[in-house]
Amino acid sequence: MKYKILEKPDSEQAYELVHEALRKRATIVIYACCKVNYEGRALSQLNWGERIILIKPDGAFLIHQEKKVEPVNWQPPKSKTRSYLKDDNLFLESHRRTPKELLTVEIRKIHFINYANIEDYEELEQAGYEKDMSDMIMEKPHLIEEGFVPTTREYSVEHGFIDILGKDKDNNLMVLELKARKAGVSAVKQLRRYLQDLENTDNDYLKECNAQKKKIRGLLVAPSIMDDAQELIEEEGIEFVAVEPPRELKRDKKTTLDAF
Amino acid sequence: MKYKILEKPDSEQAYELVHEALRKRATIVIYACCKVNYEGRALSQLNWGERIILIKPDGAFLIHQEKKVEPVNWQPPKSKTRSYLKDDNLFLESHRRTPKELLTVEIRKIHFINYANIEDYEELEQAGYEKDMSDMIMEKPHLIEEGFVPTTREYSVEHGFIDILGKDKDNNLMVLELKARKAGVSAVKQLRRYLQDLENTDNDYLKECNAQKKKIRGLLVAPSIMDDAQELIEEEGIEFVAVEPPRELKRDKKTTLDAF
DNA sequence: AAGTCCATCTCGTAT
DNA sequence: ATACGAGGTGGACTT
Repeated sequence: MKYKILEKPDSEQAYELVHEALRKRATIVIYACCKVNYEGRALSQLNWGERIILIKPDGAFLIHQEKKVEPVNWQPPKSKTRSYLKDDNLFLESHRRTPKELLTVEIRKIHFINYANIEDYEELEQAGYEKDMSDMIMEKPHLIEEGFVPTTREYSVEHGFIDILGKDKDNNLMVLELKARKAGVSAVKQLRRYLQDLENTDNDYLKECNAQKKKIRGLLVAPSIMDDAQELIEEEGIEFVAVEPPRELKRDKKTTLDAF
Repeated sequence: MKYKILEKPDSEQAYELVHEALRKRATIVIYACCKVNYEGRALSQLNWGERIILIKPDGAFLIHQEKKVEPVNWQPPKSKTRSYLKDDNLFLESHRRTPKELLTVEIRKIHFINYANIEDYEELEQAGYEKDMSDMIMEKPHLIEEGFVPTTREYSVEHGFIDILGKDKDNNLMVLELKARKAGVSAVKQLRRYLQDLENTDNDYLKECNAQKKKIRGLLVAPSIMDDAQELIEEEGIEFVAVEPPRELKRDKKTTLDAF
């Protein structure tokens, strides 16, 4: 594993190290006083101050101030980094083609530069999202109600996609809008638009409903609902079904399954 | 300026340094092999691997893998960080109250730990956003067309806010939807909803239009428009006006003004 | 504290 | 390459 760190290097030493690191596709950490210019989708400049610079082997380039989660300036993965010396200062440039974006960092006083070929072969395992909810409901439709049979996922309508379409035990059409977190008014409006879309557009579901004189039921499925959204669904004749998103990590699930 | 760096410390040395850094409200950078658990709005776990950990004095806590702009795990500003030793490993915990979220990092092999009181008194100066466009149009309404008079900004309707309301030279009502980047179908749909909202709701603008037999004109204002959005606009009788977002930094603007 | 909307959103995914 | 939607969106602002 290649790993180097330099404290208080001069510009030339720093340049050499950065050059070496970029060639080796290493991850670079720099703590230094710098000045930043960005031009691309927007335009920005940041005057002299100390920041932490992170350059990743995938081309991602981050500049962090001592506040906030978000970097003050950045470039996305696949950007090309180059370094050069000018006026005895180290410059770093990160360039992106489409859209055309250029980040330029002038570096004055360097506290340290580190580079390393990071060894990390793990990916984040996560749960608790809308997709997990959707998977769970497709697997266990009785969570919605007895007799519910889901038929279609991501059904395209004018204003978006209906998360799950299905039928109840009486063959009424059910339109499910899923939210992994507390549902607000916007979720109800979204569902209402989808219902309008279904009713206003020519489609097989609508034809079948009309032919069989069945209803179209709108269901908002979420762990909980805000008060104003609750009021709105009552006005709109939409139903609310409380369902918690699954909080089971894939790894745990696999272990559970392996147990059988 | 306080600044310390330790290479390959053992767990106890690392614990001491982190403790000191947290007490001094310093910014901490750690490059180490770690394992991460998160529970809160969602749930995640990340197995052993090398990462870069950043802890900021405002409480922000970031864990970066060697890919992507976004941290693999994080906590927002105002989170509380604490550290402890267990089974001869260093643990870092970052805790948030509302919503309740806990990030736990177990650290095994540390390549280096650095802390420093970062000196940075500059804020990012930027331009090229929707708000800048809005400001510019309020100042120079002729950019939209001769005789345009803007009256209201951020006018609230059912599905959101109309960016700018105004009148043309013939006293027709104008509804402007601004986009700082290339406008897509979603922008047209948004504007269409706002127009419907205006027409379906009881409001003074509508009354005046009806009384004076004036039209309501919908205008999408953006630097450019996508092909499918252009088609939709023509169907809907909405107009498109090409306006570039201003690309002038406040600092530059001041200088320009000072020149007079 | 909670809601709303913009963002150099980023990131995945389907087209 | 482009389009579209989700996100532990973050962050600024309003209520």
